[in-house]
Amino acid sequence: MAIDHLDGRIIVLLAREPRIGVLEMSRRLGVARGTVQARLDRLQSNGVIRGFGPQVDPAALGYPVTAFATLQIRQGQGPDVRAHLATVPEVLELLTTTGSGDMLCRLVARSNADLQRVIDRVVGFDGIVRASTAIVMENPVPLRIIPLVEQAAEDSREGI
Amino acid sequence: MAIDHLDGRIIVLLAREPRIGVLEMSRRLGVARGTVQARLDRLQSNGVIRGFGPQVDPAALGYPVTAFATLQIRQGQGPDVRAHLATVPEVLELLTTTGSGDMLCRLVARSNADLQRVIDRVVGFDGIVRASTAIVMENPVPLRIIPLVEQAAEDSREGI
DNA sequence: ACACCACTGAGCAGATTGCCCAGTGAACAA
DNA sequence: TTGTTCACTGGGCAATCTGCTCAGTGGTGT
Repeated sequence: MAIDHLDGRIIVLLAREPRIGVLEMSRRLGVARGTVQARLDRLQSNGVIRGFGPQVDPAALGYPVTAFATLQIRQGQGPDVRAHLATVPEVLELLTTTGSGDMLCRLVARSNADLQRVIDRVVGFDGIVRASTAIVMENPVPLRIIPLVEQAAEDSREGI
Repeated sequence: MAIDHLDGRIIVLLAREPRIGVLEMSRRLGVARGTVQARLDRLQSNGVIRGFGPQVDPAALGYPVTAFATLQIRQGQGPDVRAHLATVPEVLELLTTTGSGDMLCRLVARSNADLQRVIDRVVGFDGIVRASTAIVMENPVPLRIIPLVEQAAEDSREGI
């Protein structure tokens, strides 16, 4: 779906001040409350806004080490490996990518030493042929969405 | 910081039903409203809960293609490359990892063809020596935090 | 001309929030 | 033991917001 400029402003406003209410948003944006309500409902039912879950910082939880593991999977073992990895709490995300049956796995650990334990648990499964791990040092651009939202909002404006 | 079992239940409850209020939470958890308030304030000021921003789905915005680019950076060009990548809306995340001056870059694009444009823009910068890209096919475990929160909550219980 | 759609501005009852207070019980130090 | 600190409880209060409804307006497409 395409979002227009008002949708974009709603999302950006929401991202900057999550605790803001519908009423205050309508005041800031200069539109009626019902309009903001309707836009928000539409954005959510379209799946553009998935939800408003709390953004938890693993580091603050005691898991300051992040790493990415690239896994090579034995033919046909994909589903089993996924099920295995889903049971490991330290696996925050799992993606399958192009290439020779590869998976990319985002991990966290309590320390570099603890990372060894996590990796052992991750790769301690039959279907995994090989694993290579890269430890994250810095995070110059933390996961963000606002620039993309603004881009998408502008795109829908082009044909005006 | 360590979180206890009640903190864990608050976060999980919040993750499952983000629109829930403090009052309703206190009812579900069987504690006083003030307690939930205080816990939430503490979790936020400790940085465990960073915020409640909207979770936007790039695919629903018209960017269904996700890819990871591994970049090799020329010595000393790191800061410039970061600044460059920060200006590209399709760059959702940028991390520096162990290895030979490597960066890992999460990208989205409107299509596989559009991905070429994005990559060209990403690598069209002097400090980048080499780039290799992996396109994401599936996402068996979408970015999650609940299992880790439950783990952390249990860990704090061990010594009881 | 007509129907459709989104937006506006308003009103209403009900629920929630932020804030305050005093009392209780547990942990801890002197 | 006594005293202090701290977190939690349960209550109350005014102000605010929400979900809902309604009629009126303007633009678009048939």
